[in-house]
Amino acid sequence: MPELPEVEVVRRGVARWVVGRTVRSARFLHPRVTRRHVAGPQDAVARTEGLVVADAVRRGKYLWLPLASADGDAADAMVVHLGMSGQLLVEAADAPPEKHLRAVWEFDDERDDLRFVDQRTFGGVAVVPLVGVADGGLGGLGESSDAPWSRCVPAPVAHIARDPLDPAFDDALFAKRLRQRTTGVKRALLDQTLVSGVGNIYADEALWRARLHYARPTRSATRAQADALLTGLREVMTAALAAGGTSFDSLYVNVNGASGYFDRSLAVYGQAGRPCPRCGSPVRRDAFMNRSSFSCPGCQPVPRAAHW
DNA sequence: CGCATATCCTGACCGC
DNA sequence: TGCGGTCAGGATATGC
Repeated sequence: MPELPEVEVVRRGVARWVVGRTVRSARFLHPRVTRRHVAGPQDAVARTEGLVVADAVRRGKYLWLPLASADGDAADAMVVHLGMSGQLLVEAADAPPEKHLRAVWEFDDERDDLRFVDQRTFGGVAVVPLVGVADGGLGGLGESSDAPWSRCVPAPVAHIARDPLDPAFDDALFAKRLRQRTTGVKRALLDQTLVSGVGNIYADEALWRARLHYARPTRSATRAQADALLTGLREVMTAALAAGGTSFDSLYVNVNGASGYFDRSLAVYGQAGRPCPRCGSPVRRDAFMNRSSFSCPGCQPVPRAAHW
């Protein structure tokens, strides 16, 4: 499941293999890929072909490629969300099509194509204008901080908060907004308008590191607990990024680049019944938000207000 | 408005 | 061998 570190691995691969190239053709092979592009797939194609991929930028789980004319004039951005199962691959045009191949981009230089493969079709592509936002734009990591698009984000990303690895992330503002909510801390971590890039896996791992139960009320969270959550997120995401970043140095950009990390280093996620690495208590699994929440009963006791 | 839940989708897996 | 049920979950539409 691509969360922030996996998307960042993909971004780096796109920056390495795609940025600077001119799109010769774009093809969409499944209607769901462009469902967020309201004007339809033909319009998305028309807004892409003939333009140069100027950069690869990420905020949270969103990745976008600012496009520009051959003269360098900024145009729209091609936004990609990997959803649950999306992959971007850089492959030779004659490589056999993947079973769930959804989109293909060819380039003027006639080198390898870019492909979007997505089994569960939760992912998608839209070609949309860049807009100014109150937080100054350009979240996360991009290659060019002084480019004309660097103070903007694509319109569908305007409501997405900065992510914990963004140098401009405001820890104090996060703590303030967290405490203004009336919900549990895990729900808050998964809300991309409060902090972005966090999915079920890294939420559980950060809560374990911060020794907080997922249902701890946000209203009573302390500044220190908010900081501990951010520290936990940054530690586990940085570790995942380091692990995933080692395996993509090939002609190939794969969302599964970080998968090796999962087997070795997850303390609680997917570890039901196995001993907590810190205290040895068997990890528990609870139903939560129509999915699972993994935690340590010893390190993350159920908060009094949330006893049931 | 804030918060919670239903929904989209496909393939792996399990018990029978 | 297959069949039905369950699970995985990001973002958004809808409901309260």
